[in-house]
Amino acid sequence: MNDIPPPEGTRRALIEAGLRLFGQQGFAATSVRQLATEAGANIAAIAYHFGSKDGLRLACAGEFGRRLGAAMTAASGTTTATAAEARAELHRLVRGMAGFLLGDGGASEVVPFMLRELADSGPGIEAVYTGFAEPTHRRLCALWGLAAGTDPEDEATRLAVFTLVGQLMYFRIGQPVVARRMGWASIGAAETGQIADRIIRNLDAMLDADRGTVP
Amino acid sequence: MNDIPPPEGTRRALIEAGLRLFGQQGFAATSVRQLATEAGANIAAIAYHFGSKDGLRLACAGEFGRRLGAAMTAASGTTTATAAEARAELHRLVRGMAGFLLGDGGASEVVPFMLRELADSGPGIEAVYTGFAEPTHRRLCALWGLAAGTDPEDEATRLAVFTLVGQLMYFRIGQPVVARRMGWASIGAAETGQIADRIIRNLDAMLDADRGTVP
DNA sequence: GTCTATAAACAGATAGAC
DNA sequence: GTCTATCTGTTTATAGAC
Repeated sequence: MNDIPPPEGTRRALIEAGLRLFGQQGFAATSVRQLATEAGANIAAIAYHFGSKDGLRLACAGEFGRRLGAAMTAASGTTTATAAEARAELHRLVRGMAGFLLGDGGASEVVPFMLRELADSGPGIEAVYTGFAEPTHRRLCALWGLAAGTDPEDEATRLAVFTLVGQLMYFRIGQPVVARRMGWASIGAAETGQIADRIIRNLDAMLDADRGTVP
Repeated sequence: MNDIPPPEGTRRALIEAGLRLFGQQGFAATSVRQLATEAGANIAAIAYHFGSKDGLRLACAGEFGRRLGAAMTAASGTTTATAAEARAELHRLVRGMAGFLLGDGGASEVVPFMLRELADSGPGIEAVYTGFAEPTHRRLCALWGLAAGTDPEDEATRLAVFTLVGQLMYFRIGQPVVARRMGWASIGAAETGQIADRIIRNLDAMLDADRGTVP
């Protein structure tokens, strides 16, 4: 199942440094010296292992895809047949995605990297789409269709799911704005729970409204 | 009323180039030579007019604030007293913000600059918050409170409004993902209308759900 | 594989003529 | 205010010893 083995040693340390620094500062603002220092490696190691700084970026994108795949597999849900089951699974997924996007554990460290690649239309954008955005969205569409009684791949359903995803994503991107306006020092576990609760509440309202119009 | 006069000549051209290039590529990825070329100015003009590249960034943030203020004044809404009026005004605002964030006219050219400053925690973040995020959010909270019968500055209301704003913002940030999954070549006027329609539909469902719980 | 030393290009900032 | 020319530091990439 695990086709690509995780990198090791200096190679791994450099990729880790890349994911962190590229995510925090952006690609252009990060120098190879800084990357080497962060990884505890020599400056020449980047050229040796990846050919160039761009090569490291590509390797980071690959590792990012690997971790997303692992996270997606770990979050593989239960089978659902009824509308009630689908709704419950949607609740579970919203909570899981809130933890992934806003939490600080495991794979979520790569979220800033993902957002930078998205903004830059970098080489990681393909991994973001095929490894995360598309499968997640497709899965949510299937559940939405089951829960609301609509066609899962209908344009309206796909659009509705994006409005759901958007609610989650914004709390990561607009984090400084949200924290300031809410009077929060930061968005920790308690705040993440509050956010998830509210989005689940919205989700239920949206599903009920859809169900009402499509009998 | 207009305290700060708009800049002119070379100064203005450089700020315009900064807003465009900083927004498209990011601050670090943009060189002063590129800025000068884009503005049709000399390389030394940046140091002369703004002291440094950072000075230009600051001036861009200022100009950004000016335009946001103008856009906010232009969008100053009608007075609302009843729940129905507040809801109608919310509909109007969602449509207006969708045009501002997703459209290509006027002030919306500065949206990429805003998002970069947000990601970098740059000097423009203060203008983003006090000039756009905070007043917009406060206004939406007031209307939400009126429409749903809740306390406008209650924590729940503020959080709910962020979930509304997030739906809009995501279609800008995740534009490449959305367009690809929806099968759209780009997000034009027709698509923007569709998006606004869906978010307004969600808004109504959310307001009705809130109204149900707080009699 | 890892290191030092260095090359070659580029960055931002400045001096001084006009 | 605008220009050319240049200074100084940093960037990425490379050559070659170990």
